[in-house]
Amino acid sequence: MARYNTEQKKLLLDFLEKNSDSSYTVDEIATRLRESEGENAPGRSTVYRLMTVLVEERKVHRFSGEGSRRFLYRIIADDHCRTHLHLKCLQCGKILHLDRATSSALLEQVNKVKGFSVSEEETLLFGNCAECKLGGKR
Amino acid sequence: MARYNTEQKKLLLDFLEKNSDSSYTVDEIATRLRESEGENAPGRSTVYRLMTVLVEERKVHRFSGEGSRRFLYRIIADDHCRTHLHLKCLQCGKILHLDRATSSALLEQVNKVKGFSVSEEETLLFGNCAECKLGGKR
DNA sequence: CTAGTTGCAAAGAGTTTGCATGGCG
DNA sequence: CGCCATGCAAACTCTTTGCAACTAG
Repeated sequence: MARYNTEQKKLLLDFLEKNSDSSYTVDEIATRLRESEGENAPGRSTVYRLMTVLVEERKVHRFSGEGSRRFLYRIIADDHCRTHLHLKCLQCGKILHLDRATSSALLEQVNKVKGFSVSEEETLLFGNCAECKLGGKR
Repeated sequence: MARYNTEQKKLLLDFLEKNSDSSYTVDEIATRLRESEGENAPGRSTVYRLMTVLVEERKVHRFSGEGSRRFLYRIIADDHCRTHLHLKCLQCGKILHLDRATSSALLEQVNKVKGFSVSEEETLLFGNCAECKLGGKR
C-alpha cells in the first residue's frame, strides 16, 4: 500500500518538511493542505493512510502528547533525529532538537544511575521554550 | 462530583497505591477491581469519573504512551514525584523513579543548552529497564 | 490491463455524558 | 428531604477499514 510516490504523498511530505519545527494532527495536516492545494489535497482518510506509511518508512514519528487522544506527527528531518532527544514546548507547540552530545550525556547518566536505556526515538521532553518563558508570545 | 470519599474511591486509590510501580488503563483497573472486589467494584464509567477527579486532585498522573489511544494512569506516590523524572520500560511496563538530584542535574543541562525548562511532571522517558535488558524477563 | 491509491461511508475503539436510581447525612 | 455518586446506555471523538471508482505504469 502506498508504495508509489504519488502526488498526494509528495504534497504531504512537502508540508511536513516545510514545517519541520512542529508537530501536527491529521486534521491540521488535512486542513492546511486543503487550504493551500484545494482540490488536489488528499482527503482525511488518505492522510491517515499516508501517515501510517510514512511512519513505517521511518520518515515521520508518531506520538501522543499532553493527554490528548489525537496522534501527533512530526517529520524526522534527518538521521540524527533518531539519536537525539526532542523537546516540545507546551505553550507554542514548537519542537526543539537537543544536540547529540548533550542528549547522549543525559541518557548516559540515566543508564549509570538506574541501568535504564532510554530510547531517544520514543522519548519526548515537555516543558517551556525560551521565548514562551519570556513573553507570553505564542 | 466525587467529592466524598466513597468506598469505591478508596478501593481505587488502594489499588493504585499497592501497584505504584506501574501504570494502568481504565480497563485494567476496572477488571482487576472486579476480580478482587466483585460486586463492590466500581463500574467502568465510575472508574473514568474517579480517575478524572484523582487527576484534578493531583493524586494521579494521566498520560498516553507508546502511540496507544488509551490513557494510562499512575499514582503520584508522594510529593517528590512531581519533582523528579520517571522512566517507563517499554517491555515490562514498569515505572522507575529517577532520584531528584540526577533528575534536576539533567534538566539543568537542557536549560543551559536550550533555555528550555522541562516539566518533570509532564515528561516521561521511555526505554528498557535493567532486568528486561538482561533476560527477556517479563 | 492490473495492481495500487483514493474517497466515502460505515465500523471500531476509547472516553465522556445524560438520566434515572439509590445511598448517606 | 436533598445532594451527590453510581450504572447503564447513548453520544462523542478520533482512527481504521471495506468497497467501488479511479489512475499511473
